[in-house]
Amino acid sequence: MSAAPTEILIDLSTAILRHHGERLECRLVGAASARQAKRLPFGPFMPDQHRTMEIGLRHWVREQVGVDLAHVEQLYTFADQGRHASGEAAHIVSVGYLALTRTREQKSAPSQAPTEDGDWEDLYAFFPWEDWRQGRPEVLDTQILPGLDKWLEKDARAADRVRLAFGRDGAQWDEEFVLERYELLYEASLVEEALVDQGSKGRRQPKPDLGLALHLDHRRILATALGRLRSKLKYRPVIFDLMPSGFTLRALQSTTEMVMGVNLHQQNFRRLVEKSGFLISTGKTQRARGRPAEVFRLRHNEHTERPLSGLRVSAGRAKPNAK
Amino acid sequence: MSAAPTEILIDLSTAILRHHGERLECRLVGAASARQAKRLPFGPFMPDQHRTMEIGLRHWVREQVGVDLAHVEQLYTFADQGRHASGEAAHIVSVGYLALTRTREQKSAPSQAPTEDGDWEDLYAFFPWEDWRQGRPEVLDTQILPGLDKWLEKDARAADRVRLAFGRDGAQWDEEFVLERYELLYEASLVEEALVDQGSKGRRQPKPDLGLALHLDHRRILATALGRLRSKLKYRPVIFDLMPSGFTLRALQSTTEMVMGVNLHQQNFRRLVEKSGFLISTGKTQRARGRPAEVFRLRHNEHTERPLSGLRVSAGRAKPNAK
DNA sequence: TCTATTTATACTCAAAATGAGCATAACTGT
DNA sequence: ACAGTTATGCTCATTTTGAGTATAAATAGA
Repeated sequence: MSAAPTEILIDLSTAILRHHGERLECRLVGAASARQAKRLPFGPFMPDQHRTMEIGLRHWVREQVGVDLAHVEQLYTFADQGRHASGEAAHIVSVGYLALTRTREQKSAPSQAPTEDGDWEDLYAFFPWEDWRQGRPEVLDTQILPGLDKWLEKDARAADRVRLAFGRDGAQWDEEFVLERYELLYEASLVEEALVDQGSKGRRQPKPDLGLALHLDHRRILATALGRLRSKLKYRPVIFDLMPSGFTLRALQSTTEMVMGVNLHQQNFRRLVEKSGFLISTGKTQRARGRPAEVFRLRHNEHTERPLSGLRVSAGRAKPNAK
Repeated sequence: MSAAPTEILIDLSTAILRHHGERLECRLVGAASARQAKRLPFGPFMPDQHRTMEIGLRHWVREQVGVDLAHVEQLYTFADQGRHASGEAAHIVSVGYLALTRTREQKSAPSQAPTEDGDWEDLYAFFPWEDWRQGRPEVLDTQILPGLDKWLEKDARAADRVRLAFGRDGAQWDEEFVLERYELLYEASLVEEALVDQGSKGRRQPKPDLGLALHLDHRRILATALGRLRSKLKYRPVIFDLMPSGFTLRALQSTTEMVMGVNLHQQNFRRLVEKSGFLISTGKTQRARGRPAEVFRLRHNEHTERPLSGLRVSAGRAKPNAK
């Protein structure tokens, strides 16, 4: 019932997301050498120094990144062989976390100013096929589906998984299936990490346009994070952990759209949010181009969160394909 | 950035649930000695023998339990100090899993026959306060809320968490907050495991009626499992992984009620299920006392799962308090 | 055999939520 | 003043939900 165990190291890796300007961004570290893939902030779990993993995680984040985390949530524990460099003596298990940070209050216009506060990358740079805000991403039909079909020719067992994940043959595109889609692309060797893990350097070229690669399985963790966030938005008010203390409804909607990767119907979104009772007006307004917008803030927790539900967001019609 | 790590062992523990007769049951093992708490099926993760943790888990389940698992899902990775016997040399991290098994086809009546196929315990024996099928559980008002209030007297910081988790002061009882409730009871030292972990043997007596205790943090894993299952039911068709191949709508509803811990409106449940398109009639009927019921089966996966949604179950009015 | 009881299934109806638009208000820049 | 832009208000048809009433098809017992 028991055997001599291989030494195990636990790695804590965190997908830290923020909303900045018009982008949903992820914090990266590393990649000192030119051609090396970047990585999520991470560090080993040291049980003799950190009472819980979350404490350990906050330690590493503080040390490497220095941002305030508004929401922290454990995602998944990955322990697959073959997803880690095999040179290591110990077996590495990685525990992935999702963390959200509030945007700092923007003084006036959503500046494109290159605030050099660390290495933040557009989340959709890693998953171009997940952003439907400008309509159905072209890469799906030019690269992904053909690539998957070619893969299915050799072994059609995954055909149904592909159908469900990518919404073919009458199946719906489900924006929550971020991980399932990434895993299929990995299995079909369409993303760079798969080729790296196979050690087949140079044998096949990674497809272009299939997103930036990350260190080890960090992109998988990021996919899990996005899927979880999209899912959670619908039943828990986590979106507010991406917002600054005061914000307009339009800003809230933009952030929601960034996360969900779809456009929403503005008037209905407003109705939804108002009805939820989460927000309270600050009386102030924010002016930019058109009519000034009312600035809201989250109602104090003392009395909020009656139903604690999220925003039952559903995709309106996508804006006419911006082409 | 790196330090000599304490040795870490990973423990895989699985909450295996089934629906049997009129109960939702959980499989237990161990407790060879009389006064010792039982435990979930478990075993160490051995990375040199099991490629993934799920493979390891299936290995231990096969060895200890011997049931077919219809659904397996990782729940959470717990690594808190103090939740494990501190006599151990290594630090133990436990990865909790939820697994569902299908009820074997019942030939005729839902027999109360004592089929001795292992140690299956009523899930609500561990969480009596979670079962609202006969109305609001009395233990809430006789034991739990008074106990929590006494605890809050010393330190009121958790007052709002209690309010939300237990649905007081206008807050709704949310059936998904199983873990939050258990954690609060643990923090308030109202469940036996808290006293064991504090090592304060005999100092305070564990409250009666607050459910059976389990080994180490296994009851916490079980709470996570129930919460996750309740949540998942609403957006993914997992309930069918508890059902035999053919079943009546009433049986499906009963199972759903067991999981959710509330009663549902029969006619509306039928409407919901029929509309979902998951089921297809077998043409057969099952007869018991009243009018015979149509027997359904899950539609073949090939064409099902269009929206892949769950059963947007919501509690109807509880049956008049069965007293 | 008749009848009460039990369970399954079919329909109805009002209230609430949703999806899609039109209309108007309140700004900016020229 | 006017065009352009964005926020906000309101309507309306449709769908979904919650809660009943009504009916069908069996069993068990007198």
